[in-house]
Amino acid sequence: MTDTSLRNKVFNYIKSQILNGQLKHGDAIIESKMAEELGVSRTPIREAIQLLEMEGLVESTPNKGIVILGISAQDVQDIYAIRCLVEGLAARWATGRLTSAQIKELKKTLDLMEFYANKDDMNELTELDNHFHQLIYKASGSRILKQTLGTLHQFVQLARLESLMVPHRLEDTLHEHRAILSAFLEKDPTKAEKAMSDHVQKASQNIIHAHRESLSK
Amino acid sequence: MTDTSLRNKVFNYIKSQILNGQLKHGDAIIESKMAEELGVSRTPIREAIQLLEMEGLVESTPNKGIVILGISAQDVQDIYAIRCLVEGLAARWATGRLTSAQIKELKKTLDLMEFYANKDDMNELTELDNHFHQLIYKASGSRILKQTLGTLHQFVQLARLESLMVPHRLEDTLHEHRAILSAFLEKDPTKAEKAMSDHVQKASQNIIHAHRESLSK
DNA sequence: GAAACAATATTAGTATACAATAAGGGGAGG
DNA sequence: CCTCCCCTTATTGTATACTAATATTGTTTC
Repeated sequence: MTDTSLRNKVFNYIKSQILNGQLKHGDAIIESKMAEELGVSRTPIREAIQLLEMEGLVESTPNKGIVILGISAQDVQDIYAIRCLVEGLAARWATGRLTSAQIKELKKTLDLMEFYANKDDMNELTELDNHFHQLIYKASGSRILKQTLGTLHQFVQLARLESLMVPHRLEDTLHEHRAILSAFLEKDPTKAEKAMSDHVQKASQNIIHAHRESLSK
Repeated sequence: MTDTSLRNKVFNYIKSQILNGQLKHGDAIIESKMAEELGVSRTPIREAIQLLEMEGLVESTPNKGIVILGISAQDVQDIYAIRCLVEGLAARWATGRLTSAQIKELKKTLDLMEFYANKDDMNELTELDNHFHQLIYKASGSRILKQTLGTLHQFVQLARLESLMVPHRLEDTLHEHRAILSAFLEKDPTKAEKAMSDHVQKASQNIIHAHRESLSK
């Protein structure tokens, strides 16, 4: 986990800047400038940017330059539509495979979320939400599923943060998470799939609402 | 399209070797060896390998080495399960957005597939099958969908090739493709979604069969 | 004054050299 | 004979130097 390579540090640094909105669509990146800025050579910068390009977060045109693409509002909606389907599948597959340790971990995560909900610590909450979903991806037993959903989930982290700030959405989220967990406990894959799918759909609708709100004011 | 950069050439070279089975799970890659082998420096090799790692096709442990992961039989099954859902969505979204030029292109692709079907040119056929699906991804109007499905579709290219060699599967495929196209022509998104989903599911079942066959002989 | 061409500067692509790290083998001590 | 430690080697990580391509700007000519 302590990925000490400069490449990965740079990668994570730029990625979080993009996903948190500090680097916006259209902003240019110049390898040499960024190298100087971060006090490293061009090599790790180059490598990190290539990885970002592979993820579709930046675009590089040969001998011209690198420009930020980021995640558009449309992308967010698309991601939720896909997650609605695929994350349901993940829940279904996870149902029969969850170990008791993993169940425990899920429970613990939910408890912590309730704790931080009272403190209104949004950053910690999105982190825990992340953890909750990642646990299920992993428990699905499919590395493809884990990879696919992992990427998509990361991409909407900013939208999720905004979403959680809508009144009552946090409580709803907690409630929906509990419903998913209880489906797991009952070992009912169909119920788990539906609970997860519903959860994602509601989150999606909430985000659309939140977006409309922010536009109208 | 003629991506002349060495990095991308190396990337495509190694990737096709993995996806076609010439490089198998567990095989080691050594940057310097491969650099010498291909007559280029380590830099483009390194960069290509990092991209492959991002796609999950190889695994690299810092200061130790790089090993091929590839696509397992389980991965193939998982990918088909996901595609069943998501590719249906792509067809649904594409229905209302397909331009007449794109429709024409789809028709042309199907005609060519029938042409090559008579010649039993499997390589050309998988290429055209690829094109058919990619067109729909693009027409969905969602870059996220295009990216997600594009990757998954590429990963199963070997399985698809094997699948098409099963007697009658080729004709079935053509028939299913026609059904998808006719749903597009009728501008019926629900029908298109179902046609696509059915197509992927049948392909999936066929692959499982083919795999069983090859194990039993 | 406008257009075209040439020179320059900016940028990415590639190669090479050097550093750091981890694994394995050999020698010394028990 | 076994074990532990150091040293060597193999491999990746990082920095830098060099090359090629492109865009821009300034100059010249019509």
